[in-house]
Amino acid sequence: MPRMVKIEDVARAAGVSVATVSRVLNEQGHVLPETQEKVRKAADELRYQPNLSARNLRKNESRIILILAPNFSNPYYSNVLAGICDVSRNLGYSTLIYNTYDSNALDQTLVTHLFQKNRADGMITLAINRDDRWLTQIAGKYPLVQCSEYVEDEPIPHISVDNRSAAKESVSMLIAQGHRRIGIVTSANRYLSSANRMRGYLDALEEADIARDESLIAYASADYSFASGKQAARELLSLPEPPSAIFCVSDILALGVIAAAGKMGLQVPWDLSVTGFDDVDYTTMFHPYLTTVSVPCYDLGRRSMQLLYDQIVQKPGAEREVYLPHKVIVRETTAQYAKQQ
Amino acid sequence: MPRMVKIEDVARAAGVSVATVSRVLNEQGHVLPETQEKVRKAADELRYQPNLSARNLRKNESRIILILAPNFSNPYYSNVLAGICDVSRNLGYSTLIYNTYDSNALDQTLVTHLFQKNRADGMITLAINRDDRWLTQIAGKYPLVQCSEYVEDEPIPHISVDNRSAAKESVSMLIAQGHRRIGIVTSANRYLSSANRMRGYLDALEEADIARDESLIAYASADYSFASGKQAARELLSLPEPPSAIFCVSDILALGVIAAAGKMGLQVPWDLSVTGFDDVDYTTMFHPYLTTVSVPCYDLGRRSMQLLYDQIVQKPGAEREVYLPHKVIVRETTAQYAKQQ
DNA sequence: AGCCGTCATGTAATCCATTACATGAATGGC
DNA sequence: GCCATTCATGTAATGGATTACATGACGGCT
Repeated sequence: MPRMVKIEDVARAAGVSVATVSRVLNEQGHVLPETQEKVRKAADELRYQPNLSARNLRKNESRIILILAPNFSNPYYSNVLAGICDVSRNLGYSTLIYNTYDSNALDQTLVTHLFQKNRADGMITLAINRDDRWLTQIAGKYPLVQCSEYVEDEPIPHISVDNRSAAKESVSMLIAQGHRRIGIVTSANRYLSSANRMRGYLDALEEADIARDESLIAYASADYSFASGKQAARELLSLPEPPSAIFCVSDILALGVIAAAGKMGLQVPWDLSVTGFDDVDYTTMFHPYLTTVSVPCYDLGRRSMQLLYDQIVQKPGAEREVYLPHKVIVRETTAQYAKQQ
Repeated sequence: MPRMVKIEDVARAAGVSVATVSRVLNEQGHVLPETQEKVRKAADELRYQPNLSARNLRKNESRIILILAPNFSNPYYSNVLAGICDVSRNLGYSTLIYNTYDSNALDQTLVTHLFQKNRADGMITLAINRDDRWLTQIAGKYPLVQCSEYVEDEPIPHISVDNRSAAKESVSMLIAQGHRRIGIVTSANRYLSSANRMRGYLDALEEADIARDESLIAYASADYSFASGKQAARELLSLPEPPSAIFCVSDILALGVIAAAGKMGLQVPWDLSVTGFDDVDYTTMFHPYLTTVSVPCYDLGRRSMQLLYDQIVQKPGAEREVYLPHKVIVRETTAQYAKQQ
């Protein structure tokens, strides 16, 4: 580790005091242009980099944003992450990623601890459970934004898409195609997005006067895994009266459903229509291309960081509840319902 | 932001000096058990968390590891990342992710700057170009580990798989299946892995006395994109004498190749064998399941962090060059070559 | 001329944990 | 019984940047 140049070195080289150097480099004015010139030249030549620990200690900030993410392998989260990182870099913040694996392991003590330990200036959660009401305590003390998932009915800033409407549109589209027995593969987690997508599904059925049928509701594992999507589909498709269409709350689940259908000799979309949710990259990497709901992950990430920044700098009138537009994208896994003769 | 408890508060509450508190909490001995007891009790009750900026300033460390990653959407990188994060957390380090997008934008000045700006204790690069020799300068000054990609012929610690052998095995397998015209879709980047996979491809041809044919070598874009895999495949398959098998240097490229083949009316594996590289999740999400080379991404991540830690604490005899085992996995995209009559 | 205000710059306090050094007590060897 | 050593603990210096306050110069006003 090479010896670090400190502000004192710059001051000596420029023939001024440390205060002046600091003022120049932090652009606080009250310094003669020619003095500024000297200081900048000295700082450049010595390749001076301020010691962040010292600065943060003094200013009582860290310029670090903590991101609570459940896993990186899901392309949904990696896109959000990219959005956050891009904006935070522009704003001069570093992003520290804390892998939560299972969001059930989070609690108030742990999150408080993370905040204090890392002296983070703010936090973005990517996967909070909808009943984690303790988060309100945290949000009262530290800047926080919930991205994608958020705690229901609590006034904590969050950003997401309108999952309920999106799901309803998606299922209504299936109904318009003539489907009446429509199954849902949802996830056995406590995310609000899952709950709202389920609500949207029920909304659509109700609007079309289709009675709710518990047997058409299947639960995949909490992590949206491909394998659990297959398993859930097997249950639905083994029903005496199987569905002609299945709405899935995530793309990976939908892929699992398609795989299971194939194994059972069903052709998608001819024998079964399937829709996904999120529109991750690989929905168009192989046929049939997936009909799904596109969610602007990258933008969700960007906007969360902007919202968080507004909170950190206490911008007056900062938004606390943002919904970005979604879009149902009809591709190749859905088709008109054709009753077999 | 609530007022922070500082060491002085703990000292007062425990009726000792700050030095004693520090000694107890840092387990440096020379403190009576009963005094330790008092201090720990006070610290617990006040929920004392040391101020990291202050500690780091004093100890001249940061407990932060910088990770240079090109993009998160590639599942290869997200798995490596997960491995790094898991180990670093256990060792008490935070991981700071710097998105490099394009590894060509990296240079000595930028990397030095990143080190100094973030006061990182060490760095792991995920995608350095094989000719970025300036990295040697950096490695002389700061702890550094190159994961997956590394600079060729420079003595900088690195960890990866033996790409050349893996590629050779993979192509030899195709040859054993009777293929003689074997194309390669590689990437137009400057990564050593691409170069070595190409070398392995050539090794296998040479061993089987198959002449090298430049027209069978196609370059996809630098980022391994699905679309560029399709484009490269179109070139190869439009040849007067097209290949009967294509070796791809990444799974996504292979998916692109399969898509392009399908569009041109070719059935994989009957009309064309395809192999990938990495074995990312979605190789078995739809049929045909991809024949590929499995690379232990997660373990590569884990071991990089361990190697880096050894360097940081200056463990004597720390390894500087590690290769983890790979495995050719034959699935459904490859088949015996059957010359059409 | 005398006073005040503004501006450029400097001096020194501050942020908080760590740790070198200092102190005083206790123990052990002779 | 005395000196040396070890041990428990305290006091104060330290790390580097920021910034409140101090200083001195200069210009303008009455």
